[in-house]
Amino acid sequence: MISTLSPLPPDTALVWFRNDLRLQDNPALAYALRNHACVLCVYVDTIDWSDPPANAWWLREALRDLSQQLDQRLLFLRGEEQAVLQSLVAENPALEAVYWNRRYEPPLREQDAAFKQWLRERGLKVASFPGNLLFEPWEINKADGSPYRVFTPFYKAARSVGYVEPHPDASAQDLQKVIGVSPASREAIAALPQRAWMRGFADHWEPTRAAGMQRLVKFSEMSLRDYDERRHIPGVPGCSRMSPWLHFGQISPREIAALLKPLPDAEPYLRELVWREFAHYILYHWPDSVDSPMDDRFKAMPWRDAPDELRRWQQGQTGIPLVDAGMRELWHTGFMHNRVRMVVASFLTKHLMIDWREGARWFEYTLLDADLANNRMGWQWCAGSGVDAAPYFRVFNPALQGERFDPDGVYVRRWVPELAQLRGKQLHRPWNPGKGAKRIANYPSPLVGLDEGRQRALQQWARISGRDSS
DNA sequence: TAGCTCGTTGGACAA
DNA sequence: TTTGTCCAACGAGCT
Repeated sequence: MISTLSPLPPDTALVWFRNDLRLQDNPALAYALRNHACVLCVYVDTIDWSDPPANAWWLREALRDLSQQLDQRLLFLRGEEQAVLQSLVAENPALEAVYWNRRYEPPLREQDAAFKQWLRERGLKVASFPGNLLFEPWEINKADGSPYRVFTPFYKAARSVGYVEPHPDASAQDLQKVIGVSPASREAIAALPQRAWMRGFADHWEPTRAAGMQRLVKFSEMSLRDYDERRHIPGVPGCSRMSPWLHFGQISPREIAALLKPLPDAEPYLRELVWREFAHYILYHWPDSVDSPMDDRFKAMPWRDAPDELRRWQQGQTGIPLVDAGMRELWHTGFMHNRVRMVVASFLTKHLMIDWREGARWFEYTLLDADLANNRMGWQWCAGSGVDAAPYFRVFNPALQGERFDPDGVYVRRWVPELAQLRGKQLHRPWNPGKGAKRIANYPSPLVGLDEGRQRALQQWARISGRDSS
């Protein structure tokens, strides 16, 4: 049994770390340190390590980093969250309070509320704090009090509120109040199993807070000015790639906003940060949107059951260069450029007519930044069933997207080397070799003709929306 | 209340 | 090659 080194001293508060793996801008931690003699820092791991998702790799590194920042005083436990914490509370009568920063996903929100009630009934102090968003989801509403469904008005309302400053940090002296734990915790984190397919991630990422801050500062100095243009081009480093650090809360959105806000040209990037807020906002107000289309007409969409085609999409073997490049980038690096995410999602849901939830699940399995709110909103947007979604007739043409945003083929050649010999537009349309050009032998034919797939999707849309003329 | 404007990320086609 | 227009209709949000 992993435990603290000794019985807990009187007036100890427990700080429960979840998706806020940082010591800075951490209101729950700061409050506990300010108001209690001792603080026990705890993380409860719930991952199924028999088949962990990609971001389990990141989590392990982030926990090692956090533990190190705490001089190895992070108590690491495994199991069902409430059961683990309830037994910890029951075994340690010196625990007087439990604090955490809020999370907003169903069903975690309900579980947290129930746990809060359980703690109160046992006479413990308990409080939750805003730590992971710029705006609490209930703070921004329309004039009539109901929540927004469209981004632009939400964004305007958010801007008028202004970005909240980071919470003041606890002092180094206060951090001395954190209670030491048995070395077993550190060993247990280090011993978390990893999968062979994740080994390559370390070539692309360093999941520590310090590395994330370094990346952020570099981005603000080098790329912020051209962000609005270059963020669309997958072949160049125009994006900040902060999403995994944000997902695990190693760096908070308030810290990012505070750093970038004073800089010129920051608004396009900050607007993307507000998109992250909007995703959490939507999930908070419409928790069913995790699995149900927000547009009811899509409940009747006859999604195709095509496991072989789904597998080829997952493996980057669709025969569509930009789609395959994106899916391979995802598998090898745990990341995919945002524009390419839209292209592969459009291809899966429209050209292949495979259920957007299949795509969402695959992204959640393979993305290091896999975030329920962002991911589900993005997929619904691409499928056309979400709030403020793309109109049905907006079917991305992956070849055209490639020509437009990867004109030199830098991105496609990087991930689909078997096409490296093709030049110009041919690279994005290898099924249509020019005069005298050879077909590429070791690259598959397209799963579906781009025009054929588009027409099929439009026809199905006409059916479910009641405009079927046939 | 009624009316007006607008809606992250596009594509096809005609001129 | 570039530019403009249309693709449907509706509901959200504002005045």
